[in-house]
Amino acid sequence: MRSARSAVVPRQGAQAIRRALAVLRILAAGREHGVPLAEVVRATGLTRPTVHRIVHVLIEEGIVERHERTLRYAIGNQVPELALARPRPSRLLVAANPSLQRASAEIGDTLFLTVRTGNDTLCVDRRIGVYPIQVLSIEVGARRPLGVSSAGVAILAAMPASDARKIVAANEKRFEAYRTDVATVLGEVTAARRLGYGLREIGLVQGTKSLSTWIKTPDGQPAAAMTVSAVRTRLGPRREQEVAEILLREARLIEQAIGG
Amino acid sequence: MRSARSAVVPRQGAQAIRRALAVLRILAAGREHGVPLAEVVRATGLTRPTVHRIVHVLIEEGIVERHERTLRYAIGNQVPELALARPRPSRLLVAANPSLQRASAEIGDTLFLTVRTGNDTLCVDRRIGVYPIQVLSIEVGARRPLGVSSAGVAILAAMPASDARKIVAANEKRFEAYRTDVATVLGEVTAARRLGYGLREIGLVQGTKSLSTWIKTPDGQPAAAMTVSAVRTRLGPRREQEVAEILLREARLIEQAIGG
DNA sequence: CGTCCCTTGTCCATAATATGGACAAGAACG
DNA sequence: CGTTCTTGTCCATATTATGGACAAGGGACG
Repeated sequence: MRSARSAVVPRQGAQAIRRALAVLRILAAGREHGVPLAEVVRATGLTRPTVHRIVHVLIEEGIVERHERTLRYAIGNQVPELALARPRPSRLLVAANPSLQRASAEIGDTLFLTVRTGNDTLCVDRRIGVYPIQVLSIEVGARRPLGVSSAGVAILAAMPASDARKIVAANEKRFEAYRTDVATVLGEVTAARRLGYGLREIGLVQGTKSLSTWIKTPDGQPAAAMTVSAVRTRLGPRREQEVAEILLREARLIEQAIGG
Repeated sequence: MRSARSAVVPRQGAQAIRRALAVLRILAAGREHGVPLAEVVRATGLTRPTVHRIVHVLIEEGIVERHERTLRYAIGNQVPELALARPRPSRLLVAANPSLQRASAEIGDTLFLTVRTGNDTLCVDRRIGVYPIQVLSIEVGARRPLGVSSAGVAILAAMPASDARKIVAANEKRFEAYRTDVATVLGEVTAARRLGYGLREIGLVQGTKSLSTWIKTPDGQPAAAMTVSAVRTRLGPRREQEVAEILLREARLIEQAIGG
């Protein structure tokens, strides 16, 4: 056996597989409604014949579905079937459950648990609060490029600046669909690093404001974020401070639950 | 645009992707514990360097995980993350729920809902009955080659004989791990076709007996099966008849719920 | 109803990619 | 210390995936 290399060299000989996965991740961001071919081409940077070929092979294999009406492509039902091979719910969900419960009761606004997956954020849990106006636009399964939500900003802020810059650069093509750009995102990340938590004064939904704390695994990498979303008027400076303290406290508890 | 072909020609230009998916399906059958490399090689018929390369690229991409201790490969946590793009629970699960409820209450033994996925059966729901001895060995997520369980036999019996033969032949390499073979399976399928339901006198677990009815989609293809498993002594000829009648009745109701 | 501009789908020569035979090396066993 | 498992790697080669170029459908508009 050869000696191990110190630098991690990506394995050769599987370009097609990597490309197929890149396509799948873009399709996943489209949820049930799916994504038109041209959008997949834009987001992945691949050529259209290549994306077309990949997508249609994945349809034959049942990994991708196509909506008859819209011609959009979406994740197929073999994906959840493969997912059944893993134990559910995940360790993180179990570890975070008590914290979400507590924070939701204390804060009263909508709470999200979001994980990092590659260059995306993915909402994996949501708790509705008791306050009568709730921000419900983000659902479990929502997937967005790292950087466009406060959770993404928080996660980027918690990793080495060079890593964050690489991810933001890789997501550049996808930012325009969310009306943002590399410079804006990097500015928000810097601000979050200073504050200790991620913030979006103007949420993805008009008139909302979001606040996120990062959650790190024992190896120091941010793996998730806990977010509060509320109508802007409910998150003035004083309450922002209170909410941040609760989220920070619970984030540390979740980190301990994962680590122990 | 060219005219559509009458015969469905599998798309060219994606051998690697198809192979990667074949590997993933074998890994899925290994659930949490995973599968050793040599077993993947056997089951897929690919060469070892090829499987090794595919599996390690999938690890880099987060689609596959490796257990440190055993060196076995298993489905990684990005798969459920991709699966979140789809609405849960599935339409079938919703449609079958009342039937499972009713049948479970009437019969009292363990009930399974199993779907066909490619050349496999996959358990997607399980209901524990009230009788004090329950067969619990098959869990949600359990995946086996079509033909080795009574559910698989039922599904094969409900499709055209030529299709069934093709699938059984394709699974040949995987049968020996379940101590069966092509001839035995084809015999059971023929018997099931005559009976109207699938039967295994000797279940995968010693001393158990299973009985399955198929469920067809509106296009006439069997997509799932409903199964009762019990200790053998509880399923004598008279009770077998009773249980079969209940399962057949509920299977037809599920078919209507899907079709309407 | 012709033109523009969007989309998706297909062909095929060619370059690049994935392939697998052969070899290396550890581990368990007697 | 050979035997027989397993996993991991190299690299010349031929098979495979690639993408430029073209085809074709459909909607908006004057």
